[in-house]
Amino acid sequence: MAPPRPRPGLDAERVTDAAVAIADADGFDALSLARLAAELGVRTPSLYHHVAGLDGARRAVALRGLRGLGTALRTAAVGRSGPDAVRELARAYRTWAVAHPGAYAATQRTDLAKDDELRAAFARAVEVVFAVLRHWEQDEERLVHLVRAVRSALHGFVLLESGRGFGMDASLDVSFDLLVAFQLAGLDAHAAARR
Amino acid sequence: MAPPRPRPGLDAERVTDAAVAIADADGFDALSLARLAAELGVRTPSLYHHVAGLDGARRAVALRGLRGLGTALRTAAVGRSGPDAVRELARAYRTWAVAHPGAYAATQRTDLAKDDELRAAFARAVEVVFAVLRHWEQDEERLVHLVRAVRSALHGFVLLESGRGFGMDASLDVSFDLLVAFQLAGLDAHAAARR
DNA sequence: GCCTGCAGCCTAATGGCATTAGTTGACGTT
DNA sequence: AACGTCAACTAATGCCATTAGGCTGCAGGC
Repeated sequence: MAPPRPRPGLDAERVTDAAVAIADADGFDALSLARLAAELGVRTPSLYHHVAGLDGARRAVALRGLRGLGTALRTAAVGRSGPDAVRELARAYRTWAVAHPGAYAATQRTDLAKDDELRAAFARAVEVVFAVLRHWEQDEERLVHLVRAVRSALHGFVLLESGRGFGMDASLDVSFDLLVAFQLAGLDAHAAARR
Repeated sequence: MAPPRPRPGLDAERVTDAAVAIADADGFDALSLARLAAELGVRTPSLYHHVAGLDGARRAVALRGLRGLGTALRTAAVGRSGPDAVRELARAYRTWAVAHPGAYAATQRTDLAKDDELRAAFARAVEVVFAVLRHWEQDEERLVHLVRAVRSALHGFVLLESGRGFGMDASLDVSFDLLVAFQLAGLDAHAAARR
């Protein structure tokens, strides 16, 4: 009786694709199962066969985010070192985060603790920063602090940029270049002081 | 018939107090009208006499946040200049944001556009950073970029700190001191290059 | 070629939350 | 004493997430 609806043929991957698209387009908070189901031409409960509810969808987006960012950073840093590596790393970080604001937001809004897969993806991304900054500091103990400083700057910038947190309309590119220069100045000063 | 409940005697301020308390304690996402009403010993619809729904409550928290942060920064910077002012500003920023994670999150999660009161409070807070950094750059056009770099670093750090975004358990105080040193090195390098 | 299982989607039902409309009762004013 | 105001209420609606259980059509065994 009912018209034989075409079977969408979903799987976890296609659901995640759609979830990432929604989050990137309209913000992480716009991701709901209702919206996701509508976008996929399916009823809400059907999604439970592919992801573990709303939390599962969010987690999937976060995992995509961490992996995508990690890959972008790795690609940018390979074959480079020193200031050149930092500049390319920073550029890749910003480019990726601004292109995927929803997935990027997901990485900060989901709890990494108690989820080995998420933590592994996170570690894989941060590792790149460690590797690049070892050029200025070989002691792992102290290196942690350099990594935190650089990560904070990058993280803060992309968040402010994609959240329209910067009031003025001066060039964001110029600002970002200056921010990178600040990091390099800080790194050099740190290395010089430790001599 | 019904037991004569004591009249709570609410007003916008007391509702905002409770909203800030909830957001600071359990995160910005934990703020709901249901929770707020329960905390105040009142039914949900009654809140509409004091705040404009959930969005209104969120906005009130954001406004508190911007004003509180602005005041903290102003207090820290008064009577200081140069590196000393930057250090105190940074310390105050971090201290305030970590003490009020919910209100701080509110400031980034609510839209400032189309809300003059929020924008004014925001401007009042950022003004302090402008004033302090003018020590290194007098041209307002270029100053914007310095302010953005420093804001990004501070913003990123406090977000990572209160969101447990730093994996390792090395001292956060040491990391933050280093981050501030990076900013000072960047500022000095910038001023030197512009000579 | 039939039947049997299961994978994939469905409908129905529950409960939480936000929101609006309309009601009640205490209090100060006249 | 009557009145109006105002703060809180109850009732009702609608959206969303979640769970339980039912239908269907394709795969593999007989």
